Amino acid sequence: MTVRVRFAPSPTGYLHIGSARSALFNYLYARKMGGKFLLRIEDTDIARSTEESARSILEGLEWLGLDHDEEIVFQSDNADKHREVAKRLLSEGKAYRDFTPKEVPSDANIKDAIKDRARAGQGEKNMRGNPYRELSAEESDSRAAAGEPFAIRLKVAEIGKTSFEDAVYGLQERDYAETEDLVLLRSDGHPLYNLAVVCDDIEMAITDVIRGQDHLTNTHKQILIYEAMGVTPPRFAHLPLILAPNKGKLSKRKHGEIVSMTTYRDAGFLAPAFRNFLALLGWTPRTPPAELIVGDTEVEGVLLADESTAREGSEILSLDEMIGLFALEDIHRSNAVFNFKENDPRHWTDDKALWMNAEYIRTMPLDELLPYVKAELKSAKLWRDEYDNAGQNHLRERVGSSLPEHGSSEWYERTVDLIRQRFFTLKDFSTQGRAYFSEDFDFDSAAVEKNLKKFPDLREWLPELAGTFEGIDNFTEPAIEAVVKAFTEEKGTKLGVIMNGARTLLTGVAVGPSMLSVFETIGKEKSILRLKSQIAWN
RNA sequence: GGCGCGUUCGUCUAGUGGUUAGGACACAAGGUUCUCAACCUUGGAACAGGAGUUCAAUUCUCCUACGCGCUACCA
Repeated sequence: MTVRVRFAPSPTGYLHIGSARSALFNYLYARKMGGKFLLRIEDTDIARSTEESARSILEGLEWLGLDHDEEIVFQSDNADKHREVAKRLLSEGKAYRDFTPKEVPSDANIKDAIKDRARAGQGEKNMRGNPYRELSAEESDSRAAAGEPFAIRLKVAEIGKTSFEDAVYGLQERDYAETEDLVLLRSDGHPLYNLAVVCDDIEMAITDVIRGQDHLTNTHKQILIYEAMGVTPPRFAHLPLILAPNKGKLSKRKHGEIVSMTTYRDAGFLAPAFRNFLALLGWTPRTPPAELIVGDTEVEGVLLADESTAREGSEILSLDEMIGLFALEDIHRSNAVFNFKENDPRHWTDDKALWMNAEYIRTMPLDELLPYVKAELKSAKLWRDEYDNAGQNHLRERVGSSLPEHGSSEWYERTVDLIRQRFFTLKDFSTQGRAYFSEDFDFDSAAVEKNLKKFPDLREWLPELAGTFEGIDNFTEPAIEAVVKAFTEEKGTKLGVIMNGARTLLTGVAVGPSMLSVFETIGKEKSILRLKSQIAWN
């Protein structure tokens, strides 16, 4: 039987980081098994569901590259079927009508209400104590016919237990005595979550349910429903939760945007990088490609395999690699902390995610990065159509020292390649790297202080250096280097003073690539202009 | 309260009845005859506690503590 899994979010907010990981694991499993990855929007809570959040969830999934198969199922479309099932179970005597008047939920603090009630009924609560459980069919029917409102509850057997083999947590058992006669259908005819999920999973022919560990107890309830319906339950795999730094729940209310997938997209994360990070939160591939180690070869004494092949242990995994390595058995059982520091711009989200994003930016094939940078520059209004090489088909790796024309597509690609080395997010291309694409950039005051004002002579020297640049015909690194070195000697100062001063004037910031390549990249004309400019000094 | 699940460096984690308990991120130090958040090198940093089994326990068993989840006519 081919594997069919589903991701089933309820549209009550944006895509939560934990949900995103559930989706990812479902996706990986489906692709690994050659199965289908389906999507179902659980919008049965009319009060809280919004179309907007459904859209935002879809957007998040799309951003992560988790494309689904088949049509999206909207749970609310199936409400009639759910009701029918409830009625069928009722007629088969597997469920019963509960005429207890509906309690008005003190919706302010429903969680507290639950806790209070639980504490109050401290002793052993009788889950089979519902007075309507054993009501005769005749009386039940006539009261219903008389128009008395009722909920439909599943009639859980007195003795026994539910059990299932969880792919992650192993054998799970729960005594019936721990499970209430759960409500299937509300007194207003509204089907409830557990019923809806079971019906839809059956309808969609789901073979494996992969979801958060917070559903562990629901699973027992759902198995009861499967059994009542006479359907074999699917396999289950529960995932550990993702926690906040204080090991508490990672909630949108408390932690805000940090838990939303759109935050990462908007902050300049690369989807492949974030996906990679997410996958490793709660999963480790079993022994990464060790077989890649070739040549066990001798060379007497030296038994080390060739280091260059020792890719083993790398945490950078492409989607295909993840799919290839994925196995439910390798998912962890303990929760993982998503680490971040509020109010710390350098550690605003998990350090490892940030590092991974930087790693992707500087190591991924340039061709793959370019479109992302283009989008970023566009949204920052820094994009110029000349950067696009679409259809031009020029030689990227041009031999020789002749420089691409400033502003050309070739120049653009070289520039991106140069500056990406120390960027963390796509945003950096339009902020830190702004000076490469625009004349309108800011000067970092700390950089000005440290590299310019500390050496007042630079106010004269740098424009003077600009003058010497005029004489360079072939404005390339070797030529520039010779000129700058000579200039430095003439002034009897250190190279660093000149270079860092120039860096500040040319780029506005204190960090960046080698200054020679910066000169070359910015180009002769602009370099001269910027060196002569006095605005940074004020 | 009940039921369930969990516990290896700050974080993500590897691992085994006998290991110098490994890696990654972060952090620190040094290097890189121009900076740096990049790169290179080095360093500090963990088996929650207690009993038991065993020649030997981080690993197996039990207990405790702590954390998390669920406990709704929400999903």
